[in-house]
Amino acid sequence: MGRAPCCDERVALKKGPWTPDEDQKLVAYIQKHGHGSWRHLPEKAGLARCGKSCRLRWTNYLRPDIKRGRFTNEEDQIIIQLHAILGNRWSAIASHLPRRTDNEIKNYWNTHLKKRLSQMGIDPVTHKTSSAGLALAPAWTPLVSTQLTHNTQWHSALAEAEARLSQLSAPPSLLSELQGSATTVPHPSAYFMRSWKTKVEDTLRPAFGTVKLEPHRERLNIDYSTPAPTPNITRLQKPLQDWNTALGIQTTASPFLEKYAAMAMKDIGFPSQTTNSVFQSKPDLLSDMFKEISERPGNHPVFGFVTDDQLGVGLENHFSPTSILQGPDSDSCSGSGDNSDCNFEFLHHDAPGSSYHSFPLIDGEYAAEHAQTSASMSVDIPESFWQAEQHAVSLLEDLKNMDASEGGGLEMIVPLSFDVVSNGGGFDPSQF
DNA sequence: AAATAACTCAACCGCTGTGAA
DNA sequence: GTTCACAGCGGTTGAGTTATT
Repeated sequence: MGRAPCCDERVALKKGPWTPDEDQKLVAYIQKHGHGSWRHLPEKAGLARCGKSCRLRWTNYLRPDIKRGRFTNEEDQIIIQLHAILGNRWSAIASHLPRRTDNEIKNYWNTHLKKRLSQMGIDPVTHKTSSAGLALAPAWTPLVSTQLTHNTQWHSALAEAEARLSQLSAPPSLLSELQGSATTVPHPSAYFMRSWKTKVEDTLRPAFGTVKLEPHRERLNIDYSTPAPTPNITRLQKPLQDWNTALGIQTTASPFLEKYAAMAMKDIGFPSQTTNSVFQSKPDLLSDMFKEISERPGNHPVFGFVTDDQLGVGLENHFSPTSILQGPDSDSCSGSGDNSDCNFEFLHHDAPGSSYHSFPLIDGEYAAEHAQTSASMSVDIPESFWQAEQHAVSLLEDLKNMDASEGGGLEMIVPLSFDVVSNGGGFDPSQF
């Protein structure tokens, strides 16, 4: 039995782009009568269109609850992760992105995300980093790699179940479900967090008051309206497109990440946090500025996060084992939609008592612009701070050693992108 | 300024699943 | 059990737009 044509081919029906008048007719009819039978709708609505065409126009474009416009970082992440789990099941993916249509997501994937992954050396089908890839390894890559592929069916079932639930009400996050499903996997990030809570917080408390690590996503909601005492915070700006070349970004291939990323992600509140890539800078390509940082005692390479909707061009919140104690009010380039205003801060760690710097960036024009102000924005950091920081470093060393047998390395701390937030919303060196 | 290439995304095509008759 | 209409889905197209030469 052949399939019957969806529309009567004897009648000349219009195809192609819809006119405003047609849109108006369709909207008016549906608002008044509902769509009912799509097959019969065109005639009733006075449209020389196939019912199927009307349905598509309505569901993909005219429906009042459709969100249009640029996809957010968070949406990007969700799409990529769900695609890794669900494949090209666009409607299932769309069910987790409120007000986005499957068609829009499909288009966005095909025109943006797929390309972006390829450019980063990641197979957009398998979501695995290709052997030749020397580009950024996104933080969402691990989530979809080894651990998840072992549980694909389970995850897929979860996703489907939740997709169904989402038809009825606002669902809990699929990803939180996924993460929850992996709780049997032990992971060093938990160890780190425990260590932080029991040791580092106490150490810092006398100097900072209550100091806690904030998941990255929460920082976005932190109220910085209380101005921090000046001149302790330096906010520098950088044309972000220079960062990749300046830093010589290289892939961080980490067995640890492969194994534990999903759990680590849970710690930082994934998927709401916007950090989505991690890299390890290649020391011999670093600028002098970053060499200084990476060659400091402990010899820790510089780690950082890349974020934003133009993956790979934004740099956010560098951190290394010693820079995790970055002062509060460190800035973010996420959420603004304008990456050109990404700010950047770093703790300098040459010696106890040294200064808190925001480093001028590599761009010559920029450096010149800020050469005068940067000198005046240093503040003295007392010994106690560096002691606390050293304490944190030692904990991280423990962490590193603990996982050496599992093929891990210092990369393991990568998902732990936290900020130190002290009471009052400001980093006040006078409190020392 | 013009030609061309690249990109975007609305719309279409054809298939599958579902449920009613 | 079969037929059929219909909704929904994913793949693909191509007109329009934007970027590049």
